[in-house]
This record gives sequence, structure tokens and C-alpha cells, in this order.
Amino acid sequence: MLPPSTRRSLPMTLLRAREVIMAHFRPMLARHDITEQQWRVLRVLAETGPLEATELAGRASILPPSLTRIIKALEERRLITRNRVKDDGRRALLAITPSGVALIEDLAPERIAIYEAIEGRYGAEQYEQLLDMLESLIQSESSEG
Amino acid sequence: MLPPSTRRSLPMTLLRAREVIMAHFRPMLARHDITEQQWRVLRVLAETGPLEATELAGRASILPPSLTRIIKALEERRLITRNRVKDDGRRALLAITPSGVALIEDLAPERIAIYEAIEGRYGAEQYEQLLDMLESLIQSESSEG
DNA sequence: TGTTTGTAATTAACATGTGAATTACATCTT
DNA sequence: AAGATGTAATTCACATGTTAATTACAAACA
Repeated sequence: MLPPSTRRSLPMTLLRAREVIMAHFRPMLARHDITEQQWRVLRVLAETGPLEATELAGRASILPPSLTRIIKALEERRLITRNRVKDDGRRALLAITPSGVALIEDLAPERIAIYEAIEGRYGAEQYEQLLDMLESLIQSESSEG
Repeated sequence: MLPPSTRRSLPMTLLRAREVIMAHFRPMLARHDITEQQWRVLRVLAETGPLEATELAGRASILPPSLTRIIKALEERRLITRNRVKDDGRRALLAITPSGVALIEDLAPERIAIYEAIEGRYGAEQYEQLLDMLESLIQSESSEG
């Protein structure tokens, strides 16, 4: 078997796919002075409610050292709060503030429009199928599987 | 239309997919003291022959500022060389050295084995179809059209 | 020739990715 | 209670991602 050429290697193709998609969102994020990762953290907290750092890191696909820095920045901007969990001095519950919710809601319409445009160009069925196939890949390659 | 939940957003799913795949390659790269991006640069040069920085950046999906740093590191390790293009003092041709080729060749068997294992778990047909669908997405979202 | 315009590459500044080490607590064990 | 072990979070050190600004040339042109 030949090794895949760089033009058809799975990691590089996933990287390029992510790039062309994120290019649509970056101007919006820049206008609101927020990074992609900060936006992910806020969305997860808005969807799920208060979480501990480890759980949040997992759901937002951010490594603990990065999350530490992101939390610090978001806390300084009063977009999230942190409250120690009683009975365990290590953990803290992270929660989105009303300002944070407002920011997410501000961005939501444009976010939806961008997704609809992508789906329109790519095809809604293909789009769903691609997501299914990616989730299946993640499943088949996860350490537990 | 509802916004996609973080668990089914395309950028995050692409990110997680890339993560589970790269997890298989990282131990190999670490053993050879090379980063993922340095490995990409070497593979592109090995496949394509000498390239100028801009062309290399495009093919390896690395931004110019990162490439500048990567080139410096690879040059210091004598894995690539850089030669000024005559008649244009800005450009330089980057080429992989025999040591660089040897490194790539060292890694090739394990690399192929990892890909085969992934294909085996996921299914060869699915695997090819996923690549096709990703390339189609990249096509439909590329700025040119 | 000298100036303007355009392009390739680098640098700067800051955020994140990554693995290893460390700190701060909890819990278990004796 | 004291020590050993385990876990959550942070810190460290270095590489890369990202945008903006700058440098070094080339090419076009007045």
C-alpha cells in the first residue's frame, strides 16, 4: 500500500475542511473581539449550564492548560463566573453571565445564516451525511472504542 | 432554524475527528522529535521537490509566519536547505536533504500501518467516501467558487 | 534616474496547542 | 493522625495559529 499523498491524507483534509468553514466565521468573531475558543466555551456553558473545568474542557475540545487561560480572560471580561464547589477545594463551577448570554444571542442570527449558506451550497442531505460519517469516525477511533 | 448544538457543529466535529486521528500519529512523531507541522513540510517537499515558501505554505496548509519558524528549525537540523532564486532576491527554493528523506522513509512503514488500521476499523469504502465528501466541501467553500 | 506600486518573506504581539512538571486538595491506608 | 496514592487545576516551556505591520525586493512608470 502506498502512503496517502499529502493532498489526500485524512488529517490534512480535515484541517483544510475546517479552515474553509472557519473562514466564514472569523470576521464575525473579530468584530466582537472574541476568539474561536472563547466562543466555544461560552456556547457550551450557555447550552449546558454551569460546568466544572474538566467537563467543560471535554465538551469544548480544549486542553486544560488552554482552558485555564481562556477562563481567566473570560472572567476578566465578566462573561463567565467561577464558584468553588463546597466539599472540594480543587473544583470550581464555571457559569456564563447574563452579559455572556447576551453576546451569544447577539451572534446567533449571523451564525445561523452562515450555516444555512454552507448547507445551501453543499446540500442539506450531504451536510447531514458528512456529520454522521464524521461522528462515526470519531466513534470508531475513540480510545474507548 | 435552530443553531447547531456544540455536539453537532461542523467545525467542532471536524476538530474532534482530526484529534482522534492525530492521536494515533503523535507517539511516532514524538519518538522522532518532530512536530506534526514539520513532518508535513518534509512530506510535501519529498513528494513535490523543491518549492518556494509561498507554494510550500499552501500545500502544507501552514501560514507564512509559522512556516518561517518551521523552516528555521528544519534548516538548523539540516533536514532542509534553502537556496536563493537568482534574479529575485526575495524568493528562495526550499529542498529536503538526504537526511530529511531518510527521516520520512523511516517513518513511512509505521505511517502506512496506522492508516491501514484506521481504514480497517472504519471501512475502506467509507474512508474513501469521507475523503471525497470532505474534498467536495472544501471545493464548495473555497473562496474561488 | 527616481518614485510609486506590488509582492515575498519576515517580524511583532498575543492566543492557543502540547507534553511535562508542579501545586493543591481528596481519599485511602495503616 | 501520618503517609501514600490519586485527582483537578495550574504552571512552564516551547511550537504553532492568527492578524497586522514591516522589511526587502521587483516591476511599472513618470
